[in-house]
Amino acid sequence: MYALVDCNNFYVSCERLFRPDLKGRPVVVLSNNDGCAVSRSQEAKDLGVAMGQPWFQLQELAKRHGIVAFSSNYALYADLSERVMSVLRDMAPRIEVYSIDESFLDIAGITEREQLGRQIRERVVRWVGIPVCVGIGATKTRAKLANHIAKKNLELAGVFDLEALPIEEQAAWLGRIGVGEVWGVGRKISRRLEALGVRSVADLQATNPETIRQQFGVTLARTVEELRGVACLDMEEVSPRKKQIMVSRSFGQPVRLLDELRQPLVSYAANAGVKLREEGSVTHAVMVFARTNPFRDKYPQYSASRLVPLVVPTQDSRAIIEAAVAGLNDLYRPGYLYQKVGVMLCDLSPAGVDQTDLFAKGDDERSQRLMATMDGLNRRMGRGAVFFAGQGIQRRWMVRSNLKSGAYTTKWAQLQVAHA
DNA sequence: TCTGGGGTCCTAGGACCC
DNA sequence: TCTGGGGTCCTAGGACCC
Repeated sequence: MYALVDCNNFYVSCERLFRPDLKGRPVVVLSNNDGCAVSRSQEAKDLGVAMGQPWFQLQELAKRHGIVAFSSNYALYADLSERVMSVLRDMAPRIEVYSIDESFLDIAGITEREQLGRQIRERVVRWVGIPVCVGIGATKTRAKLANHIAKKNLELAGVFDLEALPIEEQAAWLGRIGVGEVWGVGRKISRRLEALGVRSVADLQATNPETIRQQFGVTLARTVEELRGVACLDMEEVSPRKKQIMVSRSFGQPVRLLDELRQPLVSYAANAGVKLREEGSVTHAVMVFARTNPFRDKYPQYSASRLVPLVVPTQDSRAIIEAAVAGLNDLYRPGYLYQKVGVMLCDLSPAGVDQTDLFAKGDDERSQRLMATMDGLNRRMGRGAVFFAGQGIQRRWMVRSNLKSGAYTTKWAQLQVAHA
């Protein structure tokens, strides 16, 4: 038996925690570059603000209704997420942190399930200040659905146990929910299903998994099994080792010259190195890509990538930067307005157990000490305390982030002040 | 003017081998 | 007219998730 605990409008809830005056008002949090709305308060949803809608399209609506927008403040959200999860950790024997704002709890053997759900809600809102909903089901997929129902039906007060109901009542709920709400059914698949007359969750549950497997593949067949109460997905308490690491950003303004592309690329490559060392992995290959803005289709378009294999697997940022720059030099073509570059570390393996070639040595001790020192300084003194010269000092390509709130919980200087 | 940034898994099809 | 068959490995691309 699983409980899925999901924070309500998580990023917006984080912002409101420090701006209680925004309660009851339409609020959105924007993606990088203040591009799209990625989190919306209920009031903003009610005004018709869609998930992922470009902010520039919302200007009019925002002015008319006084929508308040924030740039993303990931340091704040990550910190509050950690606090929510640590409360949850004390309330169930096993927990899988599934994303920044949701966790699965294994609640096998607990009889007072709904009561536990209510306790979770109360404790998280009291101790951290973030509202959550709890969905309970026999499988992860059913718990997800139960959570969806808890969110959409205010009379349930945020907790819904699908398994506590008799079959006919379950069927009534599932018959009213569109098939696209099922975890693992996206836009494309739901359109294909609807064309076959499978419209509601109940419809999908009633289909033969074998037929689904033939027409849609094993993934959706598993989803149907899960809907029927046959658990195919287990708890993953320890997150599996990453298979790839990507760092990329869109620019605040388009960039034309190779030199200007190189600076952000070096930054991303260095950040990828930090993530790689946090994972305790080494990389065998570096992929670089660059592209123009596909939305500006009146300008010439270009998109290219290069995979640069490394003779010696490494976790040294300098080697990653070198490979990335070599790839960029190779793929760069003049005459385009570039909007984005990125670095991907592919083909990762655990550090220290590598089969290297007889004559090639892995990172030597000096390299490891240098990287550890850099990471340590940046951890203690703040990101960017030390960096590579190639990252540049005047960063014209920096992303836009004009509406960002303070680092209320992670920087002494920006602590919230309470007035007596 | 202005359209996010990560990830995972699965499948199809080509290259290559015997 | 007729042009093997089966296996593996790799890559690209699609679909999904948050």
